[in-house]
Amino acid sequence: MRPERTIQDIVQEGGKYFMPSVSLDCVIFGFHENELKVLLLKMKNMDQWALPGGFIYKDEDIEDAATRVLRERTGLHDIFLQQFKVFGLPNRSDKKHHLNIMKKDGIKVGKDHWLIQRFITVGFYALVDFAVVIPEPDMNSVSCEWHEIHSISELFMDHKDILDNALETLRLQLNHQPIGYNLLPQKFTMPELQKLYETILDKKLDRRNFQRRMNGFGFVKRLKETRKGGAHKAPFLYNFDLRKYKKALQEGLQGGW
Amino acid sequence: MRPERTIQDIVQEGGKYFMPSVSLDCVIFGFHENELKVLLLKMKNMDQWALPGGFIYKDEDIEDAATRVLRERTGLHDIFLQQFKVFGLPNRSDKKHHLNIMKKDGIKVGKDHWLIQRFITVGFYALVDFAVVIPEPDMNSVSCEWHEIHSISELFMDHKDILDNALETLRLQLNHQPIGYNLLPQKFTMPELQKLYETILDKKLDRRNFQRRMNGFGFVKRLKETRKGGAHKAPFLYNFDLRKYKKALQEGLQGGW
DNA sequence: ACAAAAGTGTTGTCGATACACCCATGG
DNA sequence: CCATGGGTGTATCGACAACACTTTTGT
Repeated sequence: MRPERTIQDIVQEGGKYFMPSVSLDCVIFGFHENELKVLLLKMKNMDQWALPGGFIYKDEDIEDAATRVLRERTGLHDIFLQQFKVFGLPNRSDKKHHLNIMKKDGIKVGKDHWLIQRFITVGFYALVDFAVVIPEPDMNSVSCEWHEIHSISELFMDHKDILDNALETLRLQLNHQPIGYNLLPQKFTMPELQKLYETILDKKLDRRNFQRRMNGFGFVKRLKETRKGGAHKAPFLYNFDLRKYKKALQEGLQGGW
Repeated sequence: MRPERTIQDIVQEGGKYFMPSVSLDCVIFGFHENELKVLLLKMKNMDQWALPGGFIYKDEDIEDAATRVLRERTGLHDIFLQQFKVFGLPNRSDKKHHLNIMKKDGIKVGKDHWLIQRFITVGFYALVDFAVVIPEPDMNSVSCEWHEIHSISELFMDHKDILDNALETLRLQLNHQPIGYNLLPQKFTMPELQKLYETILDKKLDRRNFQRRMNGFGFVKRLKETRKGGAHKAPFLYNFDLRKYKKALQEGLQGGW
């Protein structure tokens, strides 16, 4: 375990234990009420939202650092995450802005301070079960909330660009990564799975053909229970046969959508 | 243009103008005599081969830095390149080894020297037309040569891992990136294109079905010339209709292989 | 003339699409 | 009881795999 740090400690001493010039940002996807959502932080003293992110300890693997950030924001330990791109434009960070934040927090820093150097950031996307996440803001933010993916228009720095890239990656990897498994609860209904696919692909699919195809793959198992409570006919619940699912993904699910 | 540097200047002064802790490495693919090849550097004072790589100037975009490295090793200006992964294990660089190299070159450095800090590296892959490349070693190497992809067993540091990842990425992106266009000369034959696909996918394809499918896509155009010189029947030459090719790739070429 | 490589054609099968119909449930 | 959503069945079409045959060229 890494020690808890205060914001003052990080600003003043972070240069000693964090890697210089490298950060990471996480696009955390969740699925709830038939909508794809992303976990965002409302920043202190600002009217902007940002992706959860962090720095990397000098002796820490980058993936471990991402896992740590994920754990801190969601409370979850075992999370599916995947690095997808480095964002490294020289002017991507707004140095004036950083200085302002620190001023407001009453922290004075020199021009060669580690936090106002150029930073590149490694983008990760993570897939979580919405229901079990307990969102927790970090030191720089006042709240941590889910946002519907299509209602996000502007974010801190280049974070909107990072988000768009994550979504695009998700789309491309839909046939190669266990996306359904990680975004849905253990038990789910066919219409839910379909909605997930439709949201990610941003297109409508035929209900019956979708079901036939999914069943044809052989990695979903229908249970004897149904999802009660909703109006209309109660749909059956399914779960994934993880063995078969992963095996099928290795080859990539055949055919387009 | 960036200035030419001596190795001494880089070792002693590099910390001033390069980003700390971040490097890049390029997997440069070429296709020749029906074989997929990679451009490697034979390192000075060592029995190992390495991927071409470099550092990033403090005010330089990472993609530009990669382009610069590519230009220096191949002589080419317009190169297709794509970032594919960050390699960031804490122990990936061998500090002792770096110290040794510098010693052999008669350079003394302290323990806090910028070159023996932990480095993460951004992996790029590049696709070039084999015929027009003029391989050029860098300051740390004695030669720069093409190596057949399957005959490479061990490389410097984690470069073999980087190479394997690049190849895997190439495979996954075969239906989404203009891989044929960039690896083949302007004019090429169907059997050549097929061999390229077979090499990347590592499986045999049916000659006739391959041709029908390629023609069906509509982005290859058969010319009236044939490839003379070889034995047996002369195959027709083709070229890409870049407009249609890119359009088709946007959707992704349908169907698996 | 023969071997080897390239061009062209045909057929069967399987999977995706586009439908229509039946069942269950809440208002 | 009816609107709505969910489950199941079927016909059609197209794409791909598997195959055979013809054409060209060098030796």
